[in-house]
Amino acid sequence: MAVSRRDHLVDTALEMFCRDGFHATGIDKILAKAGVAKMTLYNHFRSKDELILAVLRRRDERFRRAFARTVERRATTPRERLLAVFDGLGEWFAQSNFTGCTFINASAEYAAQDDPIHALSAEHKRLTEAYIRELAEAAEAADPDALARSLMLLIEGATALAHVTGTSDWARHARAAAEVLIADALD
Amino acid sequence: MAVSRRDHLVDTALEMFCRDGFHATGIDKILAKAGVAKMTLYNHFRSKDELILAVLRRRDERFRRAFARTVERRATTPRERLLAVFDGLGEWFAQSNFTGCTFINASAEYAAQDDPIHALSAEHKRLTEAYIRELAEAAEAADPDALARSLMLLIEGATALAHVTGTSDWARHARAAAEVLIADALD
DNA sequence: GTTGATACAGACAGATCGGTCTGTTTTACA
DNA sequence: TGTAAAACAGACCGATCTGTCTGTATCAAC
Repeated sequence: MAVSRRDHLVDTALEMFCRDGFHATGIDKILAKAGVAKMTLYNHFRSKDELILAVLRRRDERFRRAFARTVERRATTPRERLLAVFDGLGEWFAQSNFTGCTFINASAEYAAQDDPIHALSAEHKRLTEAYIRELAEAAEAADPDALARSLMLLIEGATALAHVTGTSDWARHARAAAEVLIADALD
Repeated sequence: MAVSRRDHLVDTALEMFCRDGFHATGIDKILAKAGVAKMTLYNHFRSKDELILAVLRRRDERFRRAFARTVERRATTPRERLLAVFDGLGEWFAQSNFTGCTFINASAEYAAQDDPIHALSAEHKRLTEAYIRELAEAAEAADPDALARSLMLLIEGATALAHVTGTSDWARHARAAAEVLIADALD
């Protein structure tokens, strides 16, 4: 068994939840696609919500790792890396299976702030912001917190607009705005 | 009858869809809350999706009208109006029933670009951007299209982050970034 | 007062939902 | 090779889903 049944289930669910949404994706469909028995799912997870949480945790780990890798491969100087963030976004948006930010989507379906799914989505944003802040600190911004917040606004705005309007151009627009904000914060 | 059954139905559905999401809100619950018979709904709308489209059209009209009113009441000079956008966002985010942008949420649940619900959401963003562009033109920006796109990124980013993270502070952060971008675009 | 449109209540259909349970087969390991 | 855990298939549960249909009540216009 190359990959455990649990991992296989999470991967299958991840793909389907991202493509079709959480409520619209039934347990039975996931099981059929994964080729897994129902009791196997409920042996590993107490409920559908627990499966969703496992999916989001995996998505968070993979996304942030891939994000950091892309940024660090594309550029070396701290300032270039802050801009490389937006080149990475452009590639992401252009992928045929791009369906926006999974965590923004999850918060849309689980709107209550105290819902564990919503709370996990908020945590993902905090961690993403923390990474941007590291880049801002490395670039020796006068106020790295403020710069990180500004860039987060551009990142999330570009992601939301790319999904809703269906064009990846928002990554370039965000990059242009980021240049102005970075220049203001560093010079 | 103060308000037509159809309007009453749309208003009730609007509230419930925004609070609980589209898939999670069943037809029967809407009917029970509105006190309307099932056949009355299906007399006015061919399907749930048609009701959702009617809800989104109403939301779009009301939102953009209220948005413009708020901006134009808060400030008079074109430049001040561009900034007043973010003060208006702050008030919106702080409302107890704030659940993010209904159109971003709708696109999350109806992810296919050619879905009429998704297409209507995209249209809402185009119309919002057009309004911001009018403000940018009035402020005599050198490139009003570019300024409008930059401010749209901040607006949508702030809205998404305010909903996911549950804090209205993002309106202030976006305003601060907007000041830099506006200064760069006008001076 | 009759007529026609509209809305009412609520049964009904067929599908699907999340979740439980049983009994069998496969798998991994000692 | 024997054993115990894990995964299998699939029936089953009650609830809910969207959408249809019937028959009655309300109401305004003529």
